[in-house]
Amino acid sequence: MGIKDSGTEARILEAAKTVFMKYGLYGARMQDIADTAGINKALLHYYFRNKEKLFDAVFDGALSKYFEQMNVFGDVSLPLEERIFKYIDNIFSFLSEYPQMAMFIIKEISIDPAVFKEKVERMKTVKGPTLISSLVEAVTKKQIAPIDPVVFLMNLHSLCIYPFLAAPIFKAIVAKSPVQWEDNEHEKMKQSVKEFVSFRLKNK
Amino acid sequence: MGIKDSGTEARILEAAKTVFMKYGLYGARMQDIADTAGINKALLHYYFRNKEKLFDAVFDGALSKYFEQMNVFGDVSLPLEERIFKYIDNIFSFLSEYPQMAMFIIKEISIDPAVFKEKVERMKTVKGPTLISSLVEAVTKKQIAPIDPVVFLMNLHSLCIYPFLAAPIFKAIVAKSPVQWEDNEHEKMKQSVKEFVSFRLKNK
DNA sequence: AACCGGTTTAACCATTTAGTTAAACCGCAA
DNA sequence: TTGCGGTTTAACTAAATGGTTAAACCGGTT
Repeated sequence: MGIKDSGTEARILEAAKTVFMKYGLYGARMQDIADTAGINKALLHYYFRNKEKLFDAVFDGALSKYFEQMNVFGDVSLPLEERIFKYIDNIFSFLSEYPQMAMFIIKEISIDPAVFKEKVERMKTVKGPTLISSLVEAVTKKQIAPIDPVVFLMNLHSLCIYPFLAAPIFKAIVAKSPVQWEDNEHEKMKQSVKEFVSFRLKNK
Repeated sequence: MGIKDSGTEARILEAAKTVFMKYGLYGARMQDIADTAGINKALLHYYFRNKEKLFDAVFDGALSKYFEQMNVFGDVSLPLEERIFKYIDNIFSFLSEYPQMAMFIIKEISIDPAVFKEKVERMKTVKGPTLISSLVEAVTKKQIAPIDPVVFLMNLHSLCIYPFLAAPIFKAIVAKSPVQWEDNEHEKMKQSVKEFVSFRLKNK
C-alpha cells in the first residue's frame, strides 16, 4: 500500500460538492464534476461506484458538518441563553464559510424528506440535552418565559439561516433602494438574532 | 380561430411547475412533464418551443405571483405597522397555498442571481412607496425606533418564509422530541412574527 | 528485470434526452 | 364535400449521459 496518494478522492469530493450544490443530484453532470476536479470521468466510478453514492458521500458530509454546530447544547455548565448565543455564533461562522450549505441541505431534503429522516437517525451526534429538551425544562422550571419551544426553535433558525439563503436576492433588491447593503450586514443580523432571543426568553 | 381550446397550455404549465419545482431546470425531464400533463412530449415544444422557454414561463409566473403580495405597501392610508401586518397575513396565506413556491424561487435564483436581477427589472409591480422607503421615512420622522431597514427587512422575511422552507425538516426533528408539531403551528408562528415586528418598531 | 496492486486514461456502450417531423385528427367555413 | 389552420401523435434524430473496459502508468518489492 505504499502507492502514492495524490488526493484524488478529496478533490473529487470537493468538485462534487460544488456541482451538486449548484445543480442537485439530477441536474449535476458527472462530466462536469470530472472537469471541475481535473480528472478523467472513469475515476468517479473507480472511487465512488456511481452517481448516487458520490452524492450521498457529499450530502452526508454536509449534514454531519451542520449537526456539529448543535454540540454546543451538550455543555450543561453554561446557562441556556449563553449556549444559544454560542450556537448563533457557530451557525453564523459556519454559514459564512459555507454559504451554499444551507441551500444545499434544504433543497435536497425538499425533494425527498424521508431520506432526511433516515439520515438523521443514522447520524445522532448530539449527546446529552438537546435545545428542545433544554427549552422544555427551562419553561417548566419557570426560568424563561412560557414560550412554545417549536415556534421558538423555528424562529431562531429562521433568523440565523434565511439571511444566507436570501442574501443574493436581498443584495439585488437593496441595490435599487435608498439604503445600502453594508459589509457588516450579517454581523448586525447576528446581533439582531441575539436581541430577539433575549426578548423572547425574558420572563415578564 | 373557432378551434377547440382544451386547456392544454394551462395543463402544461401546471405540470411543468410541479416538475421544475421538484427537480429544477436541469434535473427536470421533458418526458416527465408530458407524462404529468397527460400529453405527447412534442406538444411541449409546439406550445413553448424549448425547455428553457417553458421554464421561464413557469418561473416568471411564480415570481409575479410573489411580487403581488408586496402591493399591500402601496396603500398609504394605513399606518405602517398595519400594512406590515397585512403583508405578513398575505405571505402566510400565499405560502400555505403554494408551499413549494418559496423554495423554487430561492433555489433557482441561487443558481444564477443575475437572471433574477433582470427579471425584477422587467417586473416592477409595486407602485408608490416600497416597504424600504416607508421604513426609512418612518425612522426619519421618529415614528418608529431607529432600526436598520435592511436588517429589519431580512428579519421580517426570515420569520415569514423560512418556516415554509424548513417545515419538512422540523417535522422530522420534532417527531423525535418531547414536544409536538401542532396543527396551528404556522398560525402561532405568524403571531410570533407580528409580536416581533411590534417589539422591533416600538420606540423606547 | 519481473511482478504486483493501486491509479489513471482513451475509447467505448447502451440508454436517455431534448428537439424535430410528417401526417393524422378535428371543428369550422364555404 | 373540400379546404383550412390549429392541435395532436408516433416515430425519429443527434447529442448527451452514466457507466464500463482494456490497457498503460507508477512506485514499491523481490
